[in-house]
Amino acid sequence: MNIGQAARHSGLTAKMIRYYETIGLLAPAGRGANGYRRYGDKDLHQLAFIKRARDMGFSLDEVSRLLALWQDRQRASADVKALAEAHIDDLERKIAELVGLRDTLRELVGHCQGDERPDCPILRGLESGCCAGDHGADD
Amino acid sequence: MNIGQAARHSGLTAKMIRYYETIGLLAPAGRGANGYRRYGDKDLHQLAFIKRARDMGFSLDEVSRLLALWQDRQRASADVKALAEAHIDDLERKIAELVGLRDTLRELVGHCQGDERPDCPILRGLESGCCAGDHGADD
DNA sequence: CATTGACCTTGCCAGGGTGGCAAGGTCGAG
DNA sequence: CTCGACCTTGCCACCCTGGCAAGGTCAATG
Repeated sequence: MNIGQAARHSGLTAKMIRYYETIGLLAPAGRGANGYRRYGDKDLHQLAFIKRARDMGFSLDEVSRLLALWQDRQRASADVKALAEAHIDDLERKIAELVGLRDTLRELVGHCQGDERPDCPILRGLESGCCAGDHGADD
Repeated sequence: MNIGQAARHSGLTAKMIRYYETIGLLAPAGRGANGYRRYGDKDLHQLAFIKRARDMGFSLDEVSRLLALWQDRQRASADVKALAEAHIDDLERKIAELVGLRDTLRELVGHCQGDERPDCPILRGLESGCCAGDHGADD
């Protein structure tokens, strides 16, 4: 199976697969006589794993560690759990940050008439920082 | 006032200010006889505006439009409001996506013993996609 | 057999937004 | 004069993906 088929089966793109290979996330694929990369069932399985891990929001670095654990038959599930929990914490932080931003912005928007006149509390808020208090949203 | 002072006053870095100038977000600053950029009160005001808009999560492109509206005395507040509301929608989408990821992950983590044994529902979930259903979290 | 079109290969450039580092000019104080 | 702090420009890095180019390969047509 060539890279195009592997891509369609896994949901990744050929570009991503090649990239993952160059950065060492994937072991170099076997090559046919023509130089094309060849993928077998085991490879497809791994690509699908990566795709799902990416869809769950894990960074490539985290995916790399997940892959290592996945392939380690001696792994402790606690290690996987720790990785996942750390990621959940990341997500929580980001969510809290975005919610803070949204609420601040909603507050400003709620005070704005939204008509054809130039007066606008949103701009005033950005100007003076009066309404946009500290919600710790400094990335 | 040189760029360093302007940076400290606005909360931006000198690097950012120069970058904003190169991409046209800021008009080229005036220069002293030595070639150093010079910033006045009006410039500081603008830099602070940008800083706050960035802190609110607006992209540089959105900041650019906000700046234009800010400086347009004929603006309609409706335009500002529309921009802000679009940004709120963006935030809502991102929040929903992250919450979906978090919940899926929490579900998996909740089933994982987290001990020294290798058996791990998290990895099984990533392997087969059994627990990570469609929560529309495909960016 | 020749051509076509789909596929593969590698490599480079782009983005957004910031940090880092280099090599040089300039200022003010010791 | 010298030293350190500051300024200047320019390039490279990150993360991850897309796009485009120039070329090789394959299978199926005419």
